[in-house]
Amino acid sequence: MGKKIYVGNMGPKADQASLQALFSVFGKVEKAYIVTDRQTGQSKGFGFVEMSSDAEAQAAITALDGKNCGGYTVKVNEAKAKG
DNA sequence: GTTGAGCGTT
Repeated sequence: MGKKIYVGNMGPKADQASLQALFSVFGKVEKAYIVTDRQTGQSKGFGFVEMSSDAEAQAAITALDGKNCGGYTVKVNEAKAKG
């Protein structure tokens, strides 16, 4: 089963496709979701990714957490909510 | 804006 990942500080440039592309390097991305303000539609700069396996997810977390991506130091961690 | 959203509920 997949594992969910929190991805923060991505900046306004990030979208669902780029998020998925980024994590696809480490495995199959089941879902990628950018959180936006529901009322304004503006990106909150963070989102979630679900990998098809926990091993892939963990590899992605380890590789990407704290990494400068597109000018932003992204924060990547296992998601805690909405499991 | 370090954790999504539905639905208005346990």
